[in-house]
Amino acid sequence: QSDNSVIKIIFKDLNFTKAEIKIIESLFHKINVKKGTILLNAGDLVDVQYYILDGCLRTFHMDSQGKEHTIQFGIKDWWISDFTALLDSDEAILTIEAIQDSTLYKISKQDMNYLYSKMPKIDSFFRLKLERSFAAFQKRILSYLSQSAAERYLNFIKTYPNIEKSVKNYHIASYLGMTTESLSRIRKEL
Amino acid sequence: QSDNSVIKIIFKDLNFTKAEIKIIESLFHKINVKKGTILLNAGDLVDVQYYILDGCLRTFHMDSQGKEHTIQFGIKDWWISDFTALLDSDEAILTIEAIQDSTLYKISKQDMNYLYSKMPKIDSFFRLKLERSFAAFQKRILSYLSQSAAERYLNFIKTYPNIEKSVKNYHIASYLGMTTESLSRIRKEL
DNA sequence: TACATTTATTACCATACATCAATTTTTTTA
DNA sequence: TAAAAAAATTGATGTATGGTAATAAATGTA
Repeated sequence: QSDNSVIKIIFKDLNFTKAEIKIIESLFHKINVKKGTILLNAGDLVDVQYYILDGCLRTFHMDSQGKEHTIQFGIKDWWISDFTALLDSDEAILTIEAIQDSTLYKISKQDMNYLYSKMPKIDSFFRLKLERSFAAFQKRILSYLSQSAAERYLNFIKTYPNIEKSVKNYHIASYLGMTTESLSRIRKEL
Repeated sequence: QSDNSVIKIIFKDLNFTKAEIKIIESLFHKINVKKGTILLNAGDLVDVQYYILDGCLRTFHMDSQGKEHTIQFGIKDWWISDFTALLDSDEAILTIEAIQDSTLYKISKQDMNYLYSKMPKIDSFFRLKLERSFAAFQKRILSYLSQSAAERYLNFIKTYPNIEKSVKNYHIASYLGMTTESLSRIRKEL
């Protein structure tokens, strides 16, 4: 009914006291964004991260030649930000773009740190999430090191069937490290 | 004097009670390994992680064509394991190899979980470490997506000058996703 | 629905890097 | 220190994927 339920979605499997729920509720802010919205521009200072309640977003880096490289997609139940810049309270090198209408919960770094300090179970919750990310990153790196463009694509659609449906082919190509033309040729073969 | 000092090295900036130190000491086991030692073979069940007190190691994956892909190097003050397999208590797909004589502290997954449950500050400590890993992985992925082989090499020797000194060129090549011949040609140009 | 814009496809040619094979250099070991 | 083994280099050639440009298809919008 209230945002109470949202907290149970975000922090699945954690149990909070009523007082804790009240604190958490006060620190997360719900926002709706339209497809195409840029939530963060490269060069901006990064102070927040987003929990994705629904929708689809991506982060990408634009290199010196103007080419976009998709670093991360985010769908329901994922978190998104320029985490590297956030960690160092630095300027973003990534752009965050909504590629579908999305509903997000936003929390500032400062508020997040407050939660960590008050509720060790949240610390533990994110440690586990980060361990999963670590594993996913490692698999992705191995994919770049050992697979052909076609193999990477097949691996992607197998691993992230839900993402494939929501994003453009050129987003996928820029995530997999190939041109949109190459991806098109690969798809033709299948 | 005692291992007490080692715990202060491993968990820098954390303060422990005497009782806590005693517990931690009892769960970490010091081992010395010679250059060339394989600490873990692909296919083995993974149950431990290692803190590197001194030396140099790497993890690599051997693909179906027999090619090695270096996933991680580890030097002083890093942790090493097949973390993906460790997380899922699964068979390793990585091999851990000492590329220099090394001194390690070994801890089992079970004991690590015990520490997490008893000492939330250790949870927090690893969350922060994982956040750093997250940032490093992201940079590495961006490097594969946007840089040429020569750029990746220059970036590597700038970022990890200490590692470059301890490892073979073909280790670096397999980390950067190029052949040892290509790396040799790149080095010739400089 | 029709028009405009964005996205995807296709063909042709270019290139960065891989592969193969021989040789040299460095490191290890007896 | 000499022999053996491992690692690095070099040259010739191959190939997967990139770049360019034109067209087609899909999507958004008036």
